[in-house]
Amino acid sequence: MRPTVHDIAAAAGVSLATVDRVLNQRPGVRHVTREKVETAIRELGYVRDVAAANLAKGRTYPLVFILPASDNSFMHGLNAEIRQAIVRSSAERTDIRTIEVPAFDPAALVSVLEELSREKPCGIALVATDAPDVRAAVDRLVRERFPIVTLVSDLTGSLRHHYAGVDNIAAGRTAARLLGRFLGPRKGEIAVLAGSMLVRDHRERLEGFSAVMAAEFPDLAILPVLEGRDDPEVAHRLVADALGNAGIIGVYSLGAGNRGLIRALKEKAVDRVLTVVAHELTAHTRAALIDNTIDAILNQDAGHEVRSAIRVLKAKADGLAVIEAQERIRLDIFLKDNLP
Amino acid sequence: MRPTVHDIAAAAGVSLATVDRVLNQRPGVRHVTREKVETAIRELGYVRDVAAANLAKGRTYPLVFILPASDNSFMHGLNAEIRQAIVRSSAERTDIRTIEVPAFDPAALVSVLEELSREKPCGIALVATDAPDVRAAVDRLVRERFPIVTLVSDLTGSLRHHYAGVDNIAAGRTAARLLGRFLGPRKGEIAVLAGSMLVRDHRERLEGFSAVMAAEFPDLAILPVLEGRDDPEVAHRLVADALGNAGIIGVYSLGAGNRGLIRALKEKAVDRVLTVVAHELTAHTRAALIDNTIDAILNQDAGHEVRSAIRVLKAKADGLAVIEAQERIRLDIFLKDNLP
DNA sequence: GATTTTTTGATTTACGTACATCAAAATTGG
DNA sequence: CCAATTTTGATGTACGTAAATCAAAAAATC
Repeated sequence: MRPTVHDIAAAAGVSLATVDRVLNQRPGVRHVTREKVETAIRELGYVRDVAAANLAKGRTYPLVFILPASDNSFMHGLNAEIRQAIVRSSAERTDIRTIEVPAFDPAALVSVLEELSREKPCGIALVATDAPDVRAAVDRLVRERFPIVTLVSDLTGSLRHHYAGVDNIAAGRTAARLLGRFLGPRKGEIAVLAGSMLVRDHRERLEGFSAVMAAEFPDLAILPVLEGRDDPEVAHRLVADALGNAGIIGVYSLGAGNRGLIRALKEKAVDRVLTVVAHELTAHTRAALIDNTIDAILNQDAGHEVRSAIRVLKAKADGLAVIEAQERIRLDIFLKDNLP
Repeated sequence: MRPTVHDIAAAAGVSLATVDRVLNQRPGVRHVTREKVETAIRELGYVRDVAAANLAKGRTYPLVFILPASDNSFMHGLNAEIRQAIVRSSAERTDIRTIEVPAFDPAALVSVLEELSREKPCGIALVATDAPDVRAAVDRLVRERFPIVTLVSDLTGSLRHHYAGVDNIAAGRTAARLLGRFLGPRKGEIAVLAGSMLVRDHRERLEGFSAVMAAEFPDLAILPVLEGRDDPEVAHRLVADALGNAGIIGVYSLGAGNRGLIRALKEKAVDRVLTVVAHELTAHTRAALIDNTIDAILNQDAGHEVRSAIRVLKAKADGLAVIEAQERIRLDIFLKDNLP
């Protein structure tokens, strides 16, 4: 049986009340006494029974998710997963609220973060916009002891406790190798469709993609990036235009708006063999993978990201360790054969 | 606030004791009264606070993992993950025991299962050997209300509650497509190295692999399967021999013993360009992926499988729902760019 | 050494559930 | 209608922790 507070009290030769004072850092304990208790805790290997403690405290975990107001399938999926988590709230003792902020607007994000500092949630998950102000605001909150995890898009160099998202440089590199290997010895040009080069994850995917292409597939030339702003209509126009170039033999779509991409491919590339790698598994990309319009899909599982963020925030709020391997968000590679 | 037993008692117009009798299916409640209580439970949406209940009961979850005594890196990894889970036992209220049985020995497995029926663990996870006797034994335990999940290797057609492992047919299909696409228009022969065709997962991988190869890559011919018995030495000899055949341009290793495969490749294929897809990420296959001896690794994450099995068994023991998407074990595809 | 202040102990209630006991009420059988 | 039986209620204790109160003891101050 694991030791309880009673065991510590006995071992340290103090009363329950004193143990409680130490455990919950309440004042009125002499230094020597505190040390006696801490020694007993260490020696008996006591760990607080979180379930019992939460029951006694009537504790809930008020969590805030800050999301950009972007209208694309990935963000819709993310929202849906958060709603699922809200459904599970009562069983998990969480109390989840989402805040929408304008996309790509560091100032708006910063002001929300500053408000939260007053509201005192016990954890914050945010889809970070990469800007110095945001980094500063996050660091400030971390110093005020708020658990913070970045979601989907990281804030490198900040003090955030954890990042629940994929390694986008690795994703770009993987896309490059898939395209390069699928194309084999062929020479030609590769079109890259992104949402916006202002978004960190897209920049990183491109960075990884370009690096591997340059180093390992010199016969493939990357064309200037098409910025489709994650909008299917824009993406459609850009890709349709680009496909006028007969030298294009491959496409890497690293952002959203794949509906437009797929439409353009079906209209313009019926007679050509294009190799296409795209991001994010949606109903559209799935269908395109199955009908061979797309050759591979790279995906991050929004459900895993949300559940992981919640687990990590709760653990940090309780000062507990997380299982690192469990919280690593994997880059899923889907071919038509291993679709879920 | 979520409703408590008190709320139900009040709503149903009965006493706490009666609610308790209903909730814990104790005798001595008239049919009409039981229905009143059940209605109140439904209407208030009451769900038992599992944490509080476990605290009151002093409940632990005695779980048994039945593993084959196979000496390969995957099974070692699986064992290590179970040991990790045992370390977390006290926090998770689990009490995990592993039983080793001789590999590929249905009778031994059956006799262990029969013993367990007397021991009354609250859940059983087993790496199934695919045999009618095993299926019958599992079905019997399920009928006796033991939660049972298969791990790594499934027992299709049985009544097991859940399978914590990858879809091996999909894995084989995926391997075929990767090999086929990587090889492009080349014609040639593919060597397949398996552990044993007596193991269901290996059979299924081969089945998926052959299907896709036949249907979509007619220029690639699959050579007769080499059975390396998951032994590096045997694998080494078989592959070294096979590589005498100059027509081989690709290798699919669907079992263990990859250390021998890699050694053979490095000795015999220095002058040739072979495309190789292997299963299971280990220190050896990882190194081989990085130095380009292997082109892609398919993997199942043993840690996820173990944690998932535990979550599912606990949920079944409590009669709770599981989050399906969370418990789906994914086939990881690793290229050298997305290694963890 | 007396007084004030700080530290510690003892005790109680609570969280939501499980489980046991005993008495009271309702139902059933004859 | 009475007795036997079944059903229900009332109540208490327990699980491991949190949090509060008040008294007692110890330490610090003058």
